[in-house]
Amino acid sequence: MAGLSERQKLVLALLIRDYVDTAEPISSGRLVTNYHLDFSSATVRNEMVALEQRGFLLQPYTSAGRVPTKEGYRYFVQKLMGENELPAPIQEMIRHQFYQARHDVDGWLSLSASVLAHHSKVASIVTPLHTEKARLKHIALLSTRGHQVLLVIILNSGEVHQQTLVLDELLSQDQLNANARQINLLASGKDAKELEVISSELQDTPLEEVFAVVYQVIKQAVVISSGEVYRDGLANMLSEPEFFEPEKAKQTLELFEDRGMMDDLLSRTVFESDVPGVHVIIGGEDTWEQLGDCSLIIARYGSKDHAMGAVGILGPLRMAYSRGVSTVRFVSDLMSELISESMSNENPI
Amino acid sequence: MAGLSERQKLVLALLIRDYVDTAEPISSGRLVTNYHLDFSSATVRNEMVALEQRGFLLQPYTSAGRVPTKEGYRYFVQKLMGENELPAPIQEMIRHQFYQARHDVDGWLSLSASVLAHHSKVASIVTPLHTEKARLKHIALLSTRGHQVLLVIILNSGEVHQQTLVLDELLSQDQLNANARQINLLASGKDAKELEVISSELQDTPLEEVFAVVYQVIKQAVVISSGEVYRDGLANMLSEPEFFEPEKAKQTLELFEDRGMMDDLLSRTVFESDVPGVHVIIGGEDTWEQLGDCSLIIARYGSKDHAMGAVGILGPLRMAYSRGVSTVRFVSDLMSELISESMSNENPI
DNA sequence: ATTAGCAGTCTACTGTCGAGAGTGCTAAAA
DNA sequence: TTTTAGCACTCTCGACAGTAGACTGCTAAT
Repeated sequence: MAGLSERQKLVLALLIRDYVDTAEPISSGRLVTNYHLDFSSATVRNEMVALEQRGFLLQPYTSAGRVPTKEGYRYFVQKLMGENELPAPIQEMIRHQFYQARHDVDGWLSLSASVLAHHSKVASIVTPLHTEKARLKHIALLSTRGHQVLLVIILNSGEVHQQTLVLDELLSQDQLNANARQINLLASGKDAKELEVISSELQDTPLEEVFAVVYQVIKQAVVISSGEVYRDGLANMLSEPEFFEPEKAKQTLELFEDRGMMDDLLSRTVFESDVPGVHVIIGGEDTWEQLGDCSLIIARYGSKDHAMGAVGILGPLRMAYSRGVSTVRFVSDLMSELISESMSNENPI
Repeated sequence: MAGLSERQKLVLALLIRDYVDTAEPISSGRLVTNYHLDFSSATVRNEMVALEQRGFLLQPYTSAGRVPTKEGYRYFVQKLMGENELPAPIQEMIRHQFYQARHDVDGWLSLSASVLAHHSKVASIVTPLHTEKARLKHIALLSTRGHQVLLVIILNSGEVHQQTLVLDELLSQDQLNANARQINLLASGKDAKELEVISSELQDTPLEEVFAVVYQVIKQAVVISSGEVYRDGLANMLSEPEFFEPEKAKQTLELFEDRGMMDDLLSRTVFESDVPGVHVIIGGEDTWEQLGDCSLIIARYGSKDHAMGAVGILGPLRMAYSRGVSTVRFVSDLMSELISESMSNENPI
């Protein structure tokens, strides 16, 4: 099957552009007048028929305007959509917000979610950093209350995990410090496999209980589902006409609330793929059917050597893809930049 | 104005009960047949007129059935609604879930949100513990990466705060330990006011930077908005017919997403009030107008002496109040119980 | 290859009508 | 005085029909 003619591409691109704005089927005449095309509506109609046969357009009913299909959007995103950057003033604005924000990763994450939601007018999702090959940097044991002890685990990547333990024995903070020191001596710099060995060696010693948890957390750190996922802009979605049917709205919200699904989606694209750029997933067919009639634009941030996370937006099929992609790209790049900056001076210890 | 007659109360209660189920205006005849009343529909109509004059009912239009007003719901909740406990098997089920869950406060919080959402079929919200008179227990400084240092602050209540600092100087973990020890010696057991004094005494010493942050966090710990709020069950809401109009749905979602608003609502009821029980806020009038056409059922958990938080559910006016109240009460009591249990053995240090 | 013109098709809107549900009122019954 | 049966009245809702308008698809002319 031959490629599209230039004019067909033009018609498709303009139609999508118009449809994204209006959410209404686009007629041939409308395109001609709106964009001052130098060919007639009849010609546009002919091209539309061709595009319809290729599966890029469809008519809601005979003699209505046309609407893009998922395939149509996919072609548009892959071949037609320009790669314009986010306008400079907006870039500046966002940068400014980031420099004003709290200067740590969690602060940036939540800000990313809010920035993405605000600039793309759809829902956003941001996962925390996670490392593939986690090594223990060190741990701390902090007495909180009674038998409760807070275990803080710091990984080589700078990632922090914490968990409350309830110990059988009542230990003072000094005793805890001593324990922590011992564990650090044994386990600092080790990865999951090495820790497993140590863990088995510690059987039946007083350190066993604490150590088992350290070991669990390191193991879990490989899975993405550690740490809190940030979301924002849910309310934006409900303004879109596609979610006026409560059925659809509910489905989408469930998708968005369900951590497992999102984790799956994200890890299957961003982390398993070797392509570092922005990924656009348009609607669910066989592979992504959970997505239904939603599109996802995601990119990872951080670096493959250290730790990575994902930022993205989730919206209806009828989404401003170009703008979405530039926004996601900009935010993910900015995050990467900030993180690598904050890690640039290595700590000697 | 005299109180309602017994029969009027009965009519109101039955009408609300029926309306909560069906979401449709309730007619006089319907009540008589459904509940086998031993008086006629004409009598019910007469009582309805009286209830309408009291502002407890209204007709969507002439000659339609009646619907409860906000006032009607309020009267129902205050005077009519029985205080039945959650059924024992369900109590057991929930208890079981809690004992299986992760044995720390954060785990319980997120489980509470999910349990509330599931059993009430509306949206739930759970705020973390926070203390009114926070005292510093101790701090720890943990080197994470480069100039980044994780400051962990533990309050007397067992509450944990953490924040990443970027220090000017590059300090080893041993140096950090030394610093932390110094600060602990100075500041352990002190409250916000006392810390302020210490803070000013430390001007121009190397500890100043770290100490300033410790001081800030303690100050913030008084405000509820520290820590992550857990939510769940948003999707439940969209199944309710009142949210089929996208306008309403959007408003409600915005309310739910907006932390500030929720914080305000919660602190103004649960924390400022001396009544420890469950609070039911039905719709927004002057005082709570942000709530609009939603109702909120909340209770605090924890204890006034140590630390408190709030659990609650947010749903449409047409809500199963009795069930909602018992669920919220049970969950908040359970949380209090679990927390006090986990604190019962005081730590000597 | 393009386009003007036109017939044909489909939706969306409007108005009308009747059925049905439920009320309010009145007058009789308890 | 309270309750109730009976009835007229009101209002919604769904069905139906008719119309206007928006687009298309086709055909024949350019």
